[in-house]
Amino acid sequence: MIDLKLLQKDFQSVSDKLMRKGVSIELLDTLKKKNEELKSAKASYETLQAAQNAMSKEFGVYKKEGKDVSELKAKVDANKVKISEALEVQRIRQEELEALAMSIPNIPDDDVPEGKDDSQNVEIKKVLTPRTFSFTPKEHWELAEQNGWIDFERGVKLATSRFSVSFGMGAKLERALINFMLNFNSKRGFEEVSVPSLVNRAALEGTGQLPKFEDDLYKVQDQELFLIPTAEVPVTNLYQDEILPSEKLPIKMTAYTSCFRKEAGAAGRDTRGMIRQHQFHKVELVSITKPEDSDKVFEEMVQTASNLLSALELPHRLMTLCSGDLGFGAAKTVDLEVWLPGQNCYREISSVSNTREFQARRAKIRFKDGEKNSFVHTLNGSSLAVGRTLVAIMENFQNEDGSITIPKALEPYIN
RNA sequence: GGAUAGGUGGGUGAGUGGCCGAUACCACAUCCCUGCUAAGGAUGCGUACGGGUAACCGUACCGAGGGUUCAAAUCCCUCCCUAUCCA
Repeated sequence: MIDLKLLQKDFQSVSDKLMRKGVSIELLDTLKKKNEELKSAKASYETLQAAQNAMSKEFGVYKKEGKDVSELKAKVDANKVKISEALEVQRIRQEELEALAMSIPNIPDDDVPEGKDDSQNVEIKKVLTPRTFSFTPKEHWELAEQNGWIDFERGVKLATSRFSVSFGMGAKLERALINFMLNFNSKRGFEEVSVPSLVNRAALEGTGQLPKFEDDLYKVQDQELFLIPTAEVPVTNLYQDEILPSEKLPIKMTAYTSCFRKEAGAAGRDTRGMIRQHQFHKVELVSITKPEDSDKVFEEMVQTASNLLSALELPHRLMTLCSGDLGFGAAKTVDLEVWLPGQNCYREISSVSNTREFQARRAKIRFKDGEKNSFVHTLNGSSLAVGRTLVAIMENFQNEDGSITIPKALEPYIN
C-alpha cells in the first residue's frame, strides 16, 4: 500500500517514481485530493463527536443531581443529526480512498532500470556454461512422454487443460527436488514452515494479490477462501497484524506448497508441456527484516536460489527486472532464468522480490523500533519452481537415446 | 449440523449502562534499597489517526459488523473464531 503521508509530503518525487511503473499522474493527483478530503471530513466529524461526548458526560451529572435534562437533550439530539451526516461523508470518502490506494502499485527502487517490458530486463551475470550437444536436444514434453514421467492427457481427464500427472521416476524426482530444496534452504538459515493452501481475503490483500488480481485466483464456492497462487501469501501473512520484537528479526522462512493460478490472460502461451500449469509445486523463501537489512537479505535470497541451481548443475542467468516488467508489489526484482536447451532459451525459474514496506503496510506487520513501531520489510522468492526445475533437468541432462541422467545432488534423495 | 461455555491490553484475568481505554497479577523498562545460588519497594508500560515546538489534547478501538440509548466492553441482532459435549 502506498504511503499516503509520503505522497502528501513529496508528491513530485513519488509521482515521478510511480510513473515509471505506468501509473498516471492524474490518478495520483486524485488520490492526494481524496486524502485531503478525508482528513477534513474526519476533523469535522471528530469535533462534533467531542462535543457529543462532553454533553453526554454532563447528562450523567445532571441526572445524578436530579436536574432537568430536557434542554440538554434537545441540544444533544440536534448535534446527533449533524454527527450522522458527518460520519456518512467520512465513510464514503474513506471507502473511495481505500479502493484507490489499494490499486496503486509499489514504488520501484531508484536503481531499477528503465524499460517497458521483459525485453528490457538487464542481465547481471550468467552462471555455468550450457553444455554442447552432439545431437539436437529434445523439448521436455517429448522426453517426459518418452520416459513415461509425465502424462498430460490424464491430467486433463482428471481436471482440465494445464493439469498433468507425474508417474514413476517423474513423481519421484519431484519429491526428491522438494526435499532437496527444503534441506538446502534450511541449512542456510531459512526455517521450514508448513502452511494452509487456502487463505482468506485479508491475507491476499495483505500481500497484494487482492483486490486487483482476483481473476487469476481460484475461489472456493461457499466460502470466502481462495487457493494460494504462491506460498508467499500464507507465509508472509503469518505475522499479519503483529508487532514483532526487533530481536526476532530477520525472520527467514522456507515453505513448500502447491500453487494454483488460473493463468487468465495467458491463453495460447506455453500450452504444451509443464511450463505453465494451473497447479504446480514450488518451494518458496520469505523473509521479514528491519528496513536496513532488507538489501542484504535480498542478496542472500538471490544467492540461495542461484546456488541451488548450481548445485543441480543447471546453467542459468540472473536478470534485474526493468520498471515496466516489475510486479505490482515489488520495489525490486531479480529473476533467475534457467537454460533450456530443447527450447534453446533461458526461462524464468525463480523470481526474488523486495517489497520493502508495501506488503507490511497492507498486512500491518510492524516491529518495535526502539520506542516506535515501524513497518518491516518483506521479501519473497522461489527456490525453486519444482515443475520448471524438472523440465530443466530433463532438457539439460538428456542423452541421445532420450534417457535422462539424474543430477548427482539428487541421488541421495532418489533411493 | 445441534447444544453449551467463551472471545477484554505482551500473557493470565476482573469488569451487567455514565467516574472504564479499562481493576489486579505476571512479564517488561527505569530508579531506590539490600547485598549474592536471594528478596523488597517506587514509577512507567496498548494501537491507529488528527492537532501542538513540547508537556499534552481530541477521536476511534474490549472477536467483526449492525442496532437500542443523551451515553455501550456491559443490552439486542447477525456473522466469525475457540473449547467441550451430542449427531
